[in-house]
Amino acid sequence: MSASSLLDLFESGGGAEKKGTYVEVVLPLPLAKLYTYSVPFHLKEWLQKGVRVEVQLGRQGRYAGLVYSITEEKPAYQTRPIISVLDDFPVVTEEQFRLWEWMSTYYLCSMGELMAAALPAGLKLAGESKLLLAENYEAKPWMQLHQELPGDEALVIEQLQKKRELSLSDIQRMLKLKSVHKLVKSLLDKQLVQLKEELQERYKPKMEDWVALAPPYELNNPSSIKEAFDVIGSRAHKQIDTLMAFMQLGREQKEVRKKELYERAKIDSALLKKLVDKGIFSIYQKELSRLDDYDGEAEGNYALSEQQQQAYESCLQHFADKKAVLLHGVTGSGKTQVFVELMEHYIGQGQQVLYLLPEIALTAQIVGRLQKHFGDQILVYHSKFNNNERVEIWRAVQEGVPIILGARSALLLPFQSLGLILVDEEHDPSYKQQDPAPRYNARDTAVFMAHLHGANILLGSATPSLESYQNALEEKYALVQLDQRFGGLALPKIEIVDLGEQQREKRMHGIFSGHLLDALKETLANGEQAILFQNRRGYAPLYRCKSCGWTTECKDCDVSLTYHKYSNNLRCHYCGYQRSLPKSCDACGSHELEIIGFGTEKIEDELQIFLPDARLERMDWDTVRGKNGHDRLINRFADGQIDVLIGTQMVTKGLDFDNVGLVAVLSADQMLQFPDFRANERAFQLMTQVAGRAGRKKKQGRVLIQAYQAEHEILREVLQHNFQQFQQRELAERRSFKYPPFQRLIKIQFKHKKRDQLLMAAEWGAKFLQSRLGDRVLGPAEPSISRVRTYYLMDLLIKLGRGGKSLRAAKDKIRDMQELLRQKDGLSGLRVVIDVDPY
DNA sequence: AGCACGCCGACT
DNA sequence: GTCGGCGTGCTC
Repeated sequence: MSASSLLDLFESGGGAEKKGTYVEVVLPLPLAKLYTYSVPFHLKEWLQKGVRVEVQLGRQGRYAGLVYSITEEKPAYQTRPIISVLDDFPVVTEEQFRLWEWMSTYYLCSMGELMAAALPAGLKLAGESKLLLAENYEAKPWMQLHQELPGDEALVIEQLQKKRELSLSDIQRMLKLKSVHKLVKSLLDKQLVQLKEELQERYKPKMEDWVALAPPYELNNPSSIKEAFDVIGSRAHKQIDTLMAFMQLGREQKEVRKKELYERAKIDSALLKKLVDKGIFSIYQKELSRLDDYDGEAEGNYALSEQQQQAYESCLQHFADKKAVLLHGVTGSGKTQVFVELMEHYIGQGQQVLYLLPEIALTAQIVGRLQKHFGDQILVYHSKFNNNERVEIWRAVQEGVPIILGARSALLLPFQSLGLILVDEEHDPSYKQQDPAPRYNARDTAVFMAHLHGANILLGSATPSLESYQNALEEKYALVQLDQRFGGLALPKIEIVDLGEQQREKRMHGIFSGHLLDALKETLANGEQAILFQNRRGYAPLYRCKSCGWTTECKDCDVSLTYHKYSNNLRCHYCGYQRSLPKSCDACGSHELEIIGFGTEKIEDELQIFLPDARLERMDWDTVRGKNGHDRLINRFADGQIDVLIGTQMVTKGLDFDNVGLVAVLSADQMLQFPDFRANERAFQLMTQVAGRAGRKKKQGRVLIQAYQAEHEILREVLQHNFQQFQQRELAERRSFKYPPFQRLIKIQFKHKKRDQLLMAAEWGAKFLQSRLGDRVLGPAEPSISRVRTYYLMDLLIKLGRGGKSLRAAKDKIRDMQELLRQKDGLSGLRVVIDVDPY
């Protein structure tokens, strides 16, 4: 008997179904469509939209799929039955489905990709989960098992006692069951077993010991207390003291931490154990959320400045009209305090608040500050949390936790009663997801989401994106401004250092101008700190032959390798390829190779020569790897353990230090030369943001920007803190060159390992679209980096007016093109990546 | 994501 | 001459 006929036997349990029930299921995979499964009669009553069902896909893949719709319509193809229903209640809300639908249409991605991005892995349970005995399970004899448990369950436990682990299919085979999920769920509920997936994540909720009076003793019952003292006896002074200390603590707070009792009564675990043994106390454990962990002093609400108060009130006014608000507040103007006030307002009305920040700005600093105000009303969500934590957060949001502070993906959580979304640093490019689909922009999606929930939305930034600013100019958004720094502090004083001039005057010391070195020395002499910004990591971006100009390139990508001194090798920043240094030039054999340019590593290295006593640290992707690397570095800087912090973009985001006297941009030219229509905007934002790190709280800070193009208009605008002029000039340029925010862009990237095939596909695709969309289709063009990770690349750019009609039409054509390319022979191995509103 | 089917190198 | 490398396509 063939394998397929075996499968058929297994599948068609119900015989000839006439009018069965079917479900369309979303699977967490990049599948273009929803898959339809049949529903066995006995599972019908458990079905509802949004619950997960266990289904088989392909030969043996098991997935938790999401029920998207329930229909009577029998599809044309043979269906498989769902195996079980996994939830009693929907895990995904109606609003989430609507959001996914919108995102999949707008960003041209599949529902499955959204599901994969949204659901924490713990809710996706795919593949072969292994079952283990629970950690605290104690082996029991066979007889006892069979008395305590139903036959099947006892059998499984018995096997587990022998074999340590069983896969779900092992169990299925062993018991000849169709579905093992019910059985597994029951065993999990009884806490006899655990799934191995969770074990691998190694997540253990933090537990903390608490102390309570053991029954029958009660704190508020004097006679029972007296009894307790009698039990202790009059000679055990230390124990009497302990009970008294406990009563004192019990009056101050609802519950008593073991740790606190130790401190208050000056006892240790031995003594407490005596009291537990006597039946006076009992110990219980409570899960300690990361966020409760914070034990700082409570901070009173400090009053808003007059300007902040006005901003707050005008936000509320605009919200009453259901308008989105763009809050443009200069660095240091105290936007966060306005946010805090607004958050209070909404949670006071029992609504949820979503506070979005770029991942990297989500530092202990800002989290801590918000915790001071909101305590455990706030939950943090970002990519560093593991599966189990994410499941916990998912559930907490479903149960209505008031505030979620999170990065991009927090948008995909199951909000129940969302009242307000805050998008902080709204200009930040990292709101746009780049690589795996869904390639969504969280800021823009948040605007739709607010609409969906009938919620309000506030976008905040010191350097608003031109998209948002244009929306404000068109009065789609209301604009609220904070143009003064909090506490009347002046904006930092910015100076441009003309590197050409410095060079002519022989005032350069390697990569540092004399100006900069003087300023650094002065700053350190004043006991202040400095931040140096260079948007390039590694030591030097080029390793070049002196005689013929040959450079080392990545074998898989079209880029030069960056020299890293620490590891003494060359690395590709696109694919991670590493190689040792070549001894000689591959092209001409010369042994004279030189390094060109500089990154953060070289700055650190060279600066130490000029400032031998200064404590320097570098902050970039190479130094903050690991879960807390970033926070650790920031804390050390905040503590004054570091004099000069040298970093990439990382140092521009969400940091707030008191003692930074000087900020310097080592080379502004690189930012200005970037081949991208957003280069100017990004340069302005980066420099303004990094300048904003200078001189907070105490006194005016100083900023030095080194550049060869010292006359560049962007530099002048940064220098003058002139956002208005920057924005006007740049918007005019965008308008005349037909770029966002006046036109929408869709980038279609073709990838193929073979260059000829790629060109063929790209040409074909371009023709196809040009014949339907005309001259709105540009290209195909080779991107500036034409090969990445062994794939050659070609880009097609579509520029569209802002009307919804042409957008939808274009997207339909793109989908058609994709479909046709898939079917075309001779083009196997082609990948097409569609990026709507690319960054 | 798995997983099976299908074409090119180092082996008995 | 084969075993197996992963590259490609499909899963309701």
